[in-house]
Amino acid sequence: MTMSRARKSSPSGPEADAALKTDATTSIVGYRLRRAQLSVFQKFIAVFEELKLRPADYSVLVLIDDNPGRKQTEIAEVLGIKRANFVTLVHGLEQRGLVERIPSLEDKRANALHLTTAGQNFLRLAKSRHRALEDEIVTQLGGTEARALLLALLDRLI
Amino acid sequence: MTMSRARKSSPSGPEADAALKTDATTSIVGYRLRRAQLSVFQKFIAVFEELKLRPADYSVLVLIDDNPGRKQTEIAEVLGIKRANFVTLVHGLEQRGLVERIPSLEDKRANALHLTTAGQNFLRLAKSRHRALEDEIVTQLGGTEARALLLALLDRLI
DNA sequence: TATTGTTATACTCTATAACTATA
DNA sequence: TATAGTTATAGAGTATAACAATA
Repeated sequence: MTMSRARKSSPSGPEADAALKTDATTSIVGYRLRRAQLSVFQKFIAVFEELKLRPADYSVLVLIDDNPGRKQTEIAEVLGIKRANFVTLVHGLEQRGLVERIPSLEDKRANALHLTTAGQNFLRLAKSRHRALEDEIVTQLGGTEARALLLALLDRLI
Repeated sequence: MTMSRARKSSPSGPEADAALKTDATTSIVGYRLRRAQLSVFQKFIAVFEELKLRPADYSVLVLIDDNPGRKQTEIAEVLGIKRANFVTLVHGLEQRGLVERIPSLEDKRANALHLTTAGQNFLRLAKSRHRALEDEIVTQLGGTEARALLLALLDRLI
């Protein structure tokens, strides 16, 4: 099953080196998942770079919009972000005028997160870009059924 | 479509806070891919931690075993690893006695990569662990057809 | 005593530039 | 001039510990 142990360049001329055997590597589910995820993230980053929105920023804005008034800890935990790292992230969004940190009335330790009006408008724009991107992905996958199938399969891995 | 803007803790007692709306977030293909990939990688890391093998280490060993004598640059490129970062990785594997860097006879700049006998034995063990892990994943997914389907769908995203 | 937000810090992964020795 | 390996370095992303204010 192994290839010949020694390998010298072919004497038949300066042709390109033969392709590597990658069968075993590419059969690894985790490896293929990572490659696909990186590919999709790269597209996301390319589409969103003029908005200066990284994937994590976008998911935070979406989540705050759907759940206004929640604490930093709550939003961070749902997204799997450590609260210590979430501080910098939400601070950036606040400095851009997209998010407000309003001291909670019920718990003086906590900040209630809200989108500003500018943040809501910005999110509307970002969502339209995202819709277009998802449409591209659906086309790549071969239709909405394929997308639903993929999401269902991914769900089983979590 | 938005929830009520203001949010105060319910006056009906100290019950747990309501769950967050996560529909929009979880419908993002990239986000779901990332979550699934992280989940699979965490399992991989847990299974392989006693072997002190990270995912990248394992894929490098597999690739060298299938393509003995190749240059560092070739192995690194196939795996999407920068050659500068590959130096540290392969150095670690060499120090553990799993990989040999043999100066190429045809090109004095290059190192031909080979597994040592110890490396081959170690890889055999790692592969058996990996097979067991993949079997778990297949079970999670619901069968080999589901796995093939997932890999086919992931392929379309690259 | 526990939790919220915060700072500081460290570790991994990844990316680029520049060097050397060869080609 | 280009390439292979290397070093140094910088930037993300992520992880933990510890602190002040509050619960």
